Amino acid sequence: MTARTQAESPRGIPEATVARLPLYLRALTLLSDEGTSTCSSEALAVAAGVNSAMLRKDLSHLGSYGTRGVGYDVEHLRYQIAREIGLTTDRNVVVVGLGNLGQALANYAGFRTRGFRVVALLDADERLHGTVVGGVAVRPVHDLERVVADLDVAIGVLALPASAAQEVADRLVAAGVTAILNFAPTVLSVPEGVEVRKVDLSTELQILAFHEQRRSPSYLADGEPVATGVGGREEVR
Amino acid sequence: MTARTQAESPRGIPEATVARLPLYLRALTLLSDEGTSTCSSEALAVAAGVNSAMLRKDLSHLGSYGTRGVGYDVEHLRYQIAREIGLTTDRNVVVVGLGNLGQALANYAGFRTRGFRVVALLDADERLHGTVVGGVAVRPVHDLERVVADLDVAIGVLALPASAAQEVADRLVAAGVTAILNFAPTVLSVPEGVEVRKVDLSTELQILAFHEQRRSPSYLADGEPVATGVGGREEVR
DNA sequence: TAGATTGTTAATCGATTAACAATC
DNA sequence: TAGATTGTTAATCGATTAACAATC
Repeated sequence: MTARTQAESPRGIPEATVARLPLYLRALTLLSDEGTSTCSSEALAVAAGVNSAMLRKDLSHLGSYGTRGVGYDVEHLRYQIAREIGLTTDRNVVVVGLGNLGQALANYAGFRTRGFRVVALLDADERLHGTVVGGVAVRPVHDLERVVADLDVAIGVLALPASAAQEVADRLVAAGVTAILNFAPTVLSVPEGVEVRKVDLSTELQILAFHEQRRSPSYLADGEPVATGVGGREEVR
Repeated sequence: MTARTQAESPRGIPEATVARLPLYLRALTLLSDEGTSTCSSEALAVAAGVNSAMLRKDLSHLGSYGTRGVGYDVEHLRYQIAREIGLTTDRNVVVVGLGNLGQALANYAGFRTRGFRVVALLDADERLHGTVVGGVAVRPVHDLERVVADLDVAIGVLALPASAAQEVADRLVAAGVTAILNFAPTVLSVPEGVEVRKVDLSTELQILAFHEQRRSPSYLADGEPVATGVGGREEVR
């Protein structure tokens, strides 16, 4: 019986490390494009915008892919990280909700080049049905279960009003999807084992507002200016 | 001389707490709309999707706004959090880059209802100049400095290709902007005192891919399927 | 007063960083 | 061999959680 302190399963990679692997991948791609074949942890750390000690620590969770005194082979490390993330196989994505944001996502070229295929678009508004966005026809949300099964969808992207998000998430989960990217400004509850990432645009602006406030001149001069309508309701559309 | 352990200035609120304040604000708005006038930390925590101990700890950084044995007054707490974040005053936002994502952001209703006014849109493509998106006319990026000064812009949103992001960020900073929301998939370097938040769509999908991979059947069966073109270059457009 | 719930303390946990022995 | 740089250990730091005294 070995005591295991960390939340590390056999293949346990800390969550914070996982979140940085894509940054390293991008930095390596950049270096590769520049024709760099070898790089030190220091150089890669700068390119990724992190501390080199952290980078080495992160990479140590994947294995020993560097050479002491030399550094890392750019192509090799890039492949190893891509494999670790699971990008050596393409993944199929369904986007639900084709308002402004959903359309932008459906058109986003960055997904394709990274191994994500938007294979289906769903929207509740029947006026959109049949229209083509980014080369894919919009279908009724009613088709969700069929689409997930037939097109082998691995990831669901929710770009719809907060009021509809939970129901669609439930259906995605029931259909077997275990990864959801949620742009709707609402808390989703999903069963254990389903991974949800949240992108919340107003939250980001609010965090910026907080910091911005702390350095504007008027902040020092106290003041609790009155205002209402703050924190209003919202949709992602 | 008092030793100060935490990275807490007089008004020091931990970064993790700041990032959750917008969630609490939203949850309170929801409760308020339902007609709830008082709530416990437990109820609010559930609505915000966090642990109630963490919620109370977070709120304790702002002050003592609850009543033991009773809970929190929804409206009062909502106001206090809004004030803390700095939402009692509207903030002006410029969006740079009006590709699909930029247009979606310019149209995003959630900003308005939260005290953010998109007052200017800039794009390098002159075919877009003069077109109106979300009620605001697109202007040349050349106007950046004038726009920031004349329209009192507090926050810059970058929705442009990675290759252009650093240059525009530099100009925003030089013009006095201290808060940037960056959708371009690149590391921005900015001087001390400037706050950058990053939203990276492919990174989010990659993190999901990692987790999704760990529970798909084929993962157990080893396998290092070969593939290339992974981690490619990208634009936000 | 008895029950409820906050605000805070202390314990735990995880993530970051510095430092350095291992080794190319 | 001397210089460079990794991978790892140990120290630090910050964030989360449990527990409970304070108090409505």
